[in-house]
Amino acid sequence: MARTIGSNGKTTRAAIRAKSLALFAESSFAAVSMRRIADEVGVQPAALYAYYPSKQSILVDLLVSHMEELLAAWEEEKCAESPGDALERFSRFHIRYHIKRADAVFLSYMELRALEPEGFKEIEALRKTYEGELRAILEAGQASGEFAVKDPPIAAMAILAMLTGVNTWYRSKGRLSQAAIADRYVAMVKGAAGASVEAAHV
Amino acid sequence: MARTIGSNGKTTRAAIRAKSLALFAESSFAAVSMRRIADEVGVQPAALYAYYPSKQSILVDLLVSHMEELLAAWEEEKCAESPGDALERFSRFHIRYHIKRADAVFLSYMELRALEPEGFKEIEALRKTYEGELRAILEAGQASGEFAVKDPPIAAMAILAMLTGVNTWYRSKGRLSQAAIADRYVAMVKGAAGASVEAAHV
DNA sequence: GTGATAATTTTATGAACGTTCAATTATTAA
DNA sequence: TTAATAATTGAACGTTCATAAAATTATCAC
Repeated sequence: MARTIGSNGKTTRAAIRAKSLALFAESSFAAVSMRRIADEVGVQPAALYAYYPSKQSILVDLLVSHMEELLAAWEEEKCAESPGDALERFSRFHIRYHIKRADAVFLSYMELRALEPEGFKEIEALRKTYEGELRAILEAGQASGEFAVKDPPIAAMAILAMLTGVNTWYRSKGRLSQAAIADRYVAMVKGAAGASVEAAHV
Repeated sequence: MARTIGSNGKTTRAAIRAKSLALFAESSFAAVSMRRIADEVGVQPAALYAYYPSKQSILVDLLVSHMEELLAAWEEEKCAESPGDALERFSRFHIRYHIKRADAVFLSYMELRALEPEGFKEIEALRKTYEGELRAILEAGQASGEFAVKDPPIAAMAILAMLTGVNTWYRSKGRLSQAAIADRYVAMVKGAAGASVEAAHV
C-alpha cells in the first residue's frame, strides 16, 4: 500500500490538527508521541511529516491559530459602548469562547514552556494583545469614573485569570447553565473592577 | 566506585525532591527523564530507584506534600475573625505562600493529568479541602450579610483562580512590591465577594 | 580492626522515541 | 491511456527511555 483510497491532503491535515489537540490536552506535549498521533489519525507515523516538519511545529500551529482565532472572534464581537457594558460583554464572550475551546485553551496555558523561543515570542505577543483589550476597557472605566479600579494592568490579569478559571471546573452537565455561570462571573468581575454597587449584588 | 564519599540518604533524597521539582516545573513531567534528574542530583540514574520505586512516585510525593504543607500553613495562619478580615487574611496568605512556592504550585496545576487514578484522587481531596476553607469564609460573610456573594462555591473557585493567577506574571524585580500586589488583590477579591463598598476603592 | 549495613556504581535490559527516505499506489489532467 | 503529481507506506536510523540486578565501596557500631 502507498496512497490510501480516498485519501486527501486537506482532510488529513485537519485530522492531524484535531487529534493532536485532543491528545496534547489530555496528556501533554511531551507525553504524546508521533506514533500515537498517527494511530489516532489512522495513518503511518511517516505520513505526519508530509504536513509538519516536526512535532514541535504541530504545537506551534495549534497555539498560534488558537490565539489568532480568539482575537478575531473578539474583534467581531466587541462594539462601542459604556465601560460597564463592555466589561460585561467581554466577560461573557471570554467564558463562552473558552468553554467551547477548552482543549485549545488548556493547551495554550500549559504548553507555552514546551515552545522554543521564536514560537514562544509569537504566542506571547498575541496574548498581550488580548490582555490589552480588557485593559483598555478598564482604563476607560477608570477615566470615566465608572470603575473604582486602582491598577488596570493588574486588574486585567486578575480578571482574565478568574474568567479562564471557569475551564478548570466547568462540566456541561453541571448544576448551572452556562448563562447562569456567566451571570455570576459578570457580577464578580464588576465587583472586582469596583463597578456600580448594585452590579455586585446581582 | 560504588558508595560515594560523604554520601548520605537524607541529603540525596532531599536533592532528588528539589531537583525533580525544579525540572518538572521548568519542563513538564513527561519531558524530564530520570537521567536528567540523576544528572542534576549528581548521581547515576539507578541510584534514584533506591529512593523512589518509579518516576511517577516522585511526582506523587511532590504533589501530595505540597498540598499538605499548604493546608498545614493555612491552619497555622487562620484565626477567628470577621468574614471580611478572614477573606483578607486568606488572600494575603494565598498570594504570599504561592509566590514563595511557585514551582510546586505550577506543578500542582499542570501535572494532575499525569497522575494515575489513586494519586489523582488523593490530590483532588486535598485541593477540595483547601477550597472549602475559602468557601466557609464566603458562606459566613453571606450569612452575616457582610458579603453580597450569590454563589459561594463558585465564588470560591473564581477567587482562587484570580489569586493563583498572580504566579503567572509575578517577578520579584517587578514594578510592585509583593505587599502592593496583595493590596490590589485584596481590594479586587473583596469587590468580587461584594464586600463593603469602600474596600473596593482601596 | 572487623563485620554489618547503607549508598551508589556499573552494566544491561527491551521498548519507544523523533525522524528520514525510497518505494508504491491513488488521483488527476491531457 | 498515459504521464504527472498527490498521498502514503514500510523499513530503518541512532538515540533515549524507565527500570533491574549484581557488584562495589563508604560508613558506623563494636
